[in-house]
Amino acid sequence: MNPVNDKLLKPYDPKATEGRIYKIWEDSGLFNPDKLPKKPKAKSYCVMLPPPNVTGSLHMGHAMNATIQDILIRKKRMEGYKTLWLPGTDHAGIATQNVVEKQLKKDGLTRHDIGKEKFIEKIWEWKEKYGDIILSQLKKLGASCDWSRTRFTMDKEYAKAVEAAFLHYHKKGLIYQGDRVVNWCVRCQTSLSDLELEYENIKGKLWYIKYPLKTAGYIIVATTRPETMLGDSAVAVNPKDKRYKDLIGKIVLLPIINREIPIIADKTIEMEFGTGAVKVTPAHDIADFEIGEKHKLSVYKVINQFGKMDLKDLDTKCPLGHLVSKWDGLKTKDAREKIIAELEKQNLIEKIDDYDLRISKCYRCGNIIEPQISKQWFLKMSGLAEIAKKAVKNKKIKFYPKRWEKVYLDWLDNVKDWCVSRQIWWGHKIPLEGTNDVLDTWFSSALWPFATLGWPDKNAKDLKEFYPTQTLSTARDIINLWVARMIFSGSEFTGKEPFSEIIIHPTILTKDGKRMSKSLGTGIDPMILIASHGADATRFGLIFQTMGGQDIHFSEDHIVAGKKFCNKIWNAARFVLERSAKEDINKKKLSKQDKKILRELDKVKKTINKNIDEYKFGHAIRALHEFFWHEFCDKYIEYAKEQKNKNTDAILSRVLVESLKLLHPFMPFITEEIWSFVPGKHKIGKLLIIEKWTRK
RNA sequence: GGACGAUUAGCUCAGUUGGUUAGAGCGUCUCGUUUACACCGAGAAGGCCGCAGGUUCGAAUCCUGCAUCGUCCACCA
Repeated sequence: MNPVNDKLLKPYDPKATEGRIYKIWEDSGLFNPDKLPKKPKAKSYCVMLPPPNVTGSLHMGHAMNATIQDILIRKKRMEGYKTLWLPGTDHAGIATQNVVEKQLKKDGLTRHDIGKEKFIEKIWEWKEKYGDIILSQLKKLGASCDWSRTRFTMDKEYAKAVEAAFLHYHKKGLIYQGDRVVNWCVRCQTSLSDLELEYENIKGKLWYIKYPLKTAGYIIVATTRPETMLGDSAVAVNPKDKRYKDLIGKIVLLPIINREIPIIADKTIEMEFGTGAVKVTPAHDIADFEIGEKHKLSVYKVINQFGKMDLKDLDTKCPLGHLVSKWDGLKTKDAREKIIAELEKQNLIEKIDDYDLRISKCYRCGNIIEPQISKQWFLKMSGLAEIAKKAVKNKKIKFYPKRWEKVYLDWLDNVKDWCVSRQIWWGHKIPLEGTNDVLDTWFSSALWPFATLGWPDKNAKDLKEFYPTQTLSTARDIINLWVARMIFSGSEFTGKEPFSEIIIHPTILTKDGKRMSKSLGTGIDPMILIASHGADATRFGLIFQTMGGQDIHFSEDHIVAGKKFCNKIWNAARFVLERSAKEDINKKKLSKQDKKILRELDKVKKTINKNIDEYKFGHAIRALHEFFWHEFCDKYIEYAKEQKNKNTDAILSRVLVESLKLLHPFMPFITEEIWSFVPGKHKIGKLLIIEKWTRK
């Protein structure tokens, strides 16, 4: 028995290996580009980790995304690039605030009870305690990030960048304040952008209500929200609608309170919906607000920021307003009942239909959105959107797979001004006098690729060295929320696109195609997979399924296959190292089988390089698996058992060494561990992590 | 209402510009404990490649239509 072999116990045990190896890497400092072996002409290669929320824990999507980035970084590091994979976390405004609010609630407190200052203090405490959990999970996965450069979107330096960015826009005249109807969460007490909404289909009703004309007769409008009718400013019809042609310009008396409102024509009205006549409530509906602006309608706010009826002013504003003052302060749901009852009493309900409608909900707390008119800060988007579109149209930035370009461009084609203010407490304060608002979390995330490298200091060392970055890998649901905004921000502030290639990785679903969700109990915790099969096996299984398609119906079977593969690699290594060759391959004495395995090795090298370059990770790992298991183990090693000569041993060593290098980006722990047993003559340094990668 | 994607073995999926008997992993079955590995080896079964047309000497692959499932977008109130 070879003494080396005594240490390579069977089977492979990831638990005894991974923690130890990770520590060796960290101690070596090689995750830090400044500590890599100096190479005079080394190019830089930089990947920015999409900063996970401090509230988060690692889910399957993170695990896959991190593995993809780690593969890229590890390969480039071995190729001699000066590689930086910069990690960090996002302060995640609303999400984090909500988590800490929930914690307070356990003690029977709200954030208002303890006040703003104290509350923010609490959040910082929470962040210090739990905020880095997700980063430590990434370490378990093997992520080779430069932890010495870890950033947080609210650390001091980052705050400077955010302020500089906002003031830049402001100075340029792109920031303005306006009263607009925004998506308002009555629980979080803040505005939300369209991208921060979730939708739910519910069974509702469609009420057909008679609005009496001032002269005689009536017009019937259909609505799903009768409680907003007290705020109506008009009834709108399509100008092409023959049914109502003669009524345009006439006055109707708003039921119950008798406010006089006009019938107007607007081409956005669908003739097919309901009766073709629609009530217009500018204060509580985004579309109605726009119609209201166009037609210069009055705005009557009848629901307050807490989602309760606000009817105090109505008695001064309309003839019978005093009749509804008794409903002031009611929840909208209760007000609806009162209003319907009153309308029925007055015989103004034509009919009630069942109706499937879609309601908007807050993406963080799930409460129903109550559109509200309020004063907000906006960033003008038209010019910035053009910049973002150009970057992709001019091929400065490419999407993989390409089809996501359309999603991106379509959104930018129709983008509205960005409401950047939020009324929560946790976030970057808007750097202007007289505002207590904070910025949308995504305003700061948009600066990630350069704010983390030292911007706004244009001479910052890291910024000069690593910006623009190369590859961004992320999930498809933040293409608009985040990616688009990074692109125009990067171009606006640095004059350069922040990255050149974007990988949109597949979404991981359950085996039967359902969304993985913690609350539904359909999620799988990657940490559990790592604990039971090992990080390498988990990475293998994930990447094995990453074929570039749209969704992955996740199957743990592939992780199990990864575990078996680890064992295969381990045992093949035991066999080869036992016969470890002392001499080089004699090329003149190659048998048919020798030639074949060397040919296959060259072939698989080319395939792996090509596949990784094209971001076809699943194809790469499948090719490696096929080569190592079937070509090398099943055929060549079996053949070698019969051929006890030095040349065969030399070839065994050569193929093992090359395979370990090729496998390393995908399965870093086991390959590094085996590497420590490989005789020195095959090595440049000690660690596989910086061993020379060969393309041919 | 638009857009995009998917549909291939029991399950999860490959199949590059159309070219012999359509592949992998897992599962199933048979045989095998020869000192790398039973987390293994040898072998086998199992597919009208969603449906219907079309182009072609030839189609899982290209075209048209349909069906089913999924995702995203949209101010049908």
